[in-house]
Amino acid sequence: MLFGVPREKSVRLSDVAAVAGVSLATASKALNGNTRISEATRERVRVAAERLDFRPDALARSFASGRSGTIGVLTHRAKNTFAQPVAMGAILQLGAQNQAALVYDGDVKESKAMSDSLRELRARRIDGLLVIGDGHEHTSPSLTHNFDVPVRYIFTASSDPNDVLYLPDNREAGRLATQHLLDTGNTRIAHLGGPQNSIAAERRLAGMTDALTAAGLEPVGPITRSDWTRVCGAASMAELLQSGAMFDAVFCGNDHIALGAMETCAAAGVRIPDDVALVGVDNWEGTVVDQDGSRQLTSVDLELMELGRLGAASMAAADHAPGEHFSTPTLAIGPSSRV
Amino acid sequence: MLFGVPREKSVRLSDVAAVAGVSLATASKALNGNTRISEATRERVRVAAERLDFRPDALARSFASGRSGTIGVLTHRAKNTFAQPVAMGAILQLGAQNQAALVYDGDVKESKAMSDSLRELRARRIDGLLVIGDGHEHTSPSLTHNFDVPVRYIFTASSDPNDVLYLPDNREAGRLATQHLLDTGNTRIAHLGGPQNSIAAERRLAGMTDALTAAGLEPVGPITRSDWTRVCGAASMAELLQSGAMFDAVFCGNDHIALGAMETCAAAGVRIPDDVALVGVDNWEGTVVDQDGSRQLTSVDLELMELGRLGAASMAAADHAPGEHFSTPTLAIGPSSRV
DNA sequence: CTGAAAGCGCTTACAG
DNA sequence: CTGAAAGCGCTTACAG
Repeated sequence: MLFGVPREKSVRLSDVAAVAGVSLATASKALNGNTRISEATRERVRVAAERLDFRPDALARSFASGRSGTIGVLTHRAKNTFAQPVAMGAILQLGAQNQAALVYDGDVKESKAMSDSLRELRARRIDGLLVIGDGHEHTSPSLTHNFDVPVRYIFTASSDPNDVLYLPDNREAGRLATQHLLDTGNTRIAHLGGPQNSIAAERRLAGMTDALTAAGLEPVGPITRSDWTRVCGAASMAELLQSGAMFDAVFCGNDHIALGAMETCAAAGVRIPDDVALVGVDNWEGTVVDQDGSRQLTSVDLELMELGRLGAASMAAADHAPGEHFSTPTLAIGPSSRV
Repeated sequence: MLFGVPREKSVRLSDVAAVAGVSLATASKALNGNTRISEATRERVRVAAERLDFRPDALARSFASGRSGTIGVLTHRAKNTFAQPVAMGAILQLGAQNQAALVYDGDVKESKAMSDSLRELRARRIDGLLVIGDGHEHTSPSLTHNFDVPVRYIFTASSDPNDVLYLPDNREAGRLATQHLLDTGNTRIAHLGGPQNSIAAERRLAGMTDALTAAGLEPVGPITRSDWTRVCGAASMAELLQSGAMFDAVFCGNDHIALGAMETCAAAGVRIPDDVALVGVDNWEGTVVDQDGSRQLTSVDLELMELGRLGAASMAAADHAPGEHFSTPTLAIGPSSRV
């Protein structure tokens, strides 16, 4: 009984009402604070509740009010590297709001299973729905009109432009990375980009351009394209070196590309950060931190847990603005850039 | 309305009863299957329910039955590298069982906050409790006696030997790694161990001994100790080489140690796996997979997601055996061992 | 095997 | 501002 939680039958609201000398209805209103109740009465009820250590039975309350205290969570592939922290952040935030999470993992596009899940969620009378994808390239079918409770789309696009989306701020990530390079004295900045058709890659580049433009500059050298891998990053850097462009820094589309670039630089005798400064994106522990625990790269963190957290928190707040909302990226400075 | 979920007011059990021509009570029993009901009646009710697409209101059901369909989850530090997949596995399994998860993250030892969380969980009338830690070295205070619903301890020890624990099978991990080395033709196997006082390290070594003993062998060379880092792993390997022991394989306490050992081998001109085969433990993506996506190490996977899944599933099953239960480690073969 | 009735513990119009 | 009463939609003894 370490935490002293008593196991006796719990106090009911009627007990509180009796002690406070008011009716059940009044006690309920006093505690829930919404209706007009004299401050004196309210206080009397509060004191009684406190003294009896009253905790309203959540089941009864839910049944009577129609609010379940449960949020439905539809994850696309919650196990995925990037989706997992987003989902975790959301679920932890729900807990902090005293909301339970009913999580169905699956392919949001398999309409059979999906349809079943939706039925179950309605039967559960969820207070809200979180649709969590595994990146901005992923589009979820809009479920908003299937529910009369708030629906949020996190780490995914949706098929309906009026939906409320929570996404990592890739543009700001690009801006932040580039601004850091500018702030540390670089003026000739190149870019090793992600895939041509990737929204994330486009936005990171757009953010870079934002920062450069504000400084009256332009990207240096060819904007290379690659999938997000180290091997391609190495090739991209080789291409950049070969182009003959003069540059003192490179904003890399992600950390893998940056690591590939480092390899090419090492082979070419280009010193980092003395000759060329490098910044990546993702700040993924396994990628960016060496096995001895030392950081090997400056990287922008998209704050994915925070992203999930924000999306979940937005159900409680009355923030219904449609469109895109962002978590704020942060900069993690390592030895690949000057200070 | 992509998934065709109707928004009209839902069918109640009384509607089903009316259609089936039975009483409300009979309809309830027929659907819930527990009481003695004639098969004919049961079928009639089923058909009616099916036809009306009846879904019982979970809130009413909970209120009437006292079962919330919600499981409390107390995580120690759910963000931690190893704790996260365990928690995620558990939560996904709960969802698959149609159980919501009310997750409170915090320090299980801060009795103030803990006491609050426990109150809330009781008020919620949870059907069970999952206490999730961040490793076997972590001990949770036993909460079992604070609840009259099942409590499971996952990825943590507990202060009460009668509790039900779900843990990674470190001993089997050691056995599996060693057996793999034996199976691929090695006979002189050394060990680079984790910290002296670590339960995980002890058990991995015990498992190694199991396998060797079964083969009529003994560990070769000094059993080195280190924290789990790459730097220490490198030092341990140096110590092993210097000892003059003749060995053809090394079971490393974890992947970091194995990677450190690889460095030392490379520097000493020892070829892997030709001269020495290496196996690690953890199979952590960021550690064991190179940034180009290629695996660089043979490693035992402790199956942490599966661990969480098993713990959560055990609430549904009537498996109340006290003591330790395990997830089964698997072997992921890479280029550091022969095939 | 079946049904009438009580009851789970709150919230919420409604009347005063 | 306060209270009596209905009601949320099921489940579960209990009686038949």
